[in-house]
Amino acid sequence: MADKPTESPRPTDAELEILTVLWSLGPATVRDVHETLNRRKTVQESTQYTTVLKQLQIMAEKGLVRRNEKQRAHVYEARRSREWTQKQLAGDLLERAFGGSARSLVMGALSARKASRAELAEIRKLIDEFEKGTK
Amino acid sequence: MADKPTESPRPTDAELEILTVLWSLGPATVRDVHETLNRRKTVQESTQYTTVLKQLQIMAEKGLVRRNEKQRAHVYEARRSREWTQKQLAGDLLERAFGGSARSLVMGALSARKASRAELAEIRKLIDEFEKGTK
DNA sequence: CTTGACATACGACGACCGTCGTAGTATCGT
DNA sequence: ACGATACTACGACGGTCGTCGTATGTCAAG
Repeated sequence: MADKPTESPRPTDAELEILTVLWSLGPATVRDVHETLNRRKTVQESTQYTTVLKQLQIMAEKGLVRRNEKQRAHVYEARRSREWTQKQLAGDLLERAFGGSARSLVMGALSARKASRAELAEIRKLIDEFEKGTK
Repeated sequence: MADKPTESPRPTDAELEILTVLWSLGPATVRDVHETLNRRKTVQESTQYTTVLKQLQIMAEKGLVRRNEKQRAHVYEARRSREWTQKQLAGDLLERAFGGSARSLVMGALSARKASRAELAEIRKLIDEFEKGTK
């Protein structure tokens, strides 16, 4: 009873990559994840089946994914939604690298990747939404 | 001649913490960094002098900091500016966790930390600036 | 009943991370 | 001149990360 079941550690790089696959596939077997993962990569950086398996086993221990063993091929599912995790990661980076300044983070994001005009418009809309919430 | 001197690897958590100190202090000795670092921490998580020293030595090897050995107490300085590094980190997270969608990252940042009304206004201003650049 | 295809489990390994202790060396104050 | 003080260098250690090979189990087709 050390850690609450509500906590999830920050996923590592490789773990995040797997989570991304799970978010887009929904509940999936190791095989599914492995194939999808390697389809997104060059031959050089492709990973072995057992590597993905081990990774998912560890992620289950950490509570990053849930495992359903009803089938012979176990079915894995991300425990936290993409949005929830994104919020964690953004908040984490915000504190660690931007001194909590949301303005700086937005600045960094925009300068890192020239957003299109349409995207800027969407973001502005987003801010309007938030301002309502802060009223 | 393997890696260009212009490249800097993504700093680890501890390294980023040290960089934060260097950015606020400017060029500084190990002692300066160590003291500033521990003043920001509880007693529990305070670090030893030699830990900071070793850390800085490694960071120098990696090219994250520059070292001036003219004085007996070497003077360290961040090789990349705070803004440059923030841009890298934001861009990195943007790709790894947000599929390159700046909109999603802004969403994450804002929902992670309720920004004040004033902050929202500043961010909106920032977006206006950027829109000009995209014209 | 055997064999091949397909699963999971798990140990091991090299790399890195953060941490510290210890040794060695220069400098200063008295 | 010499002991205390202030530095740097460096090896080592326990932990995590990502990777894989191998052992083992299950099941269906022939």
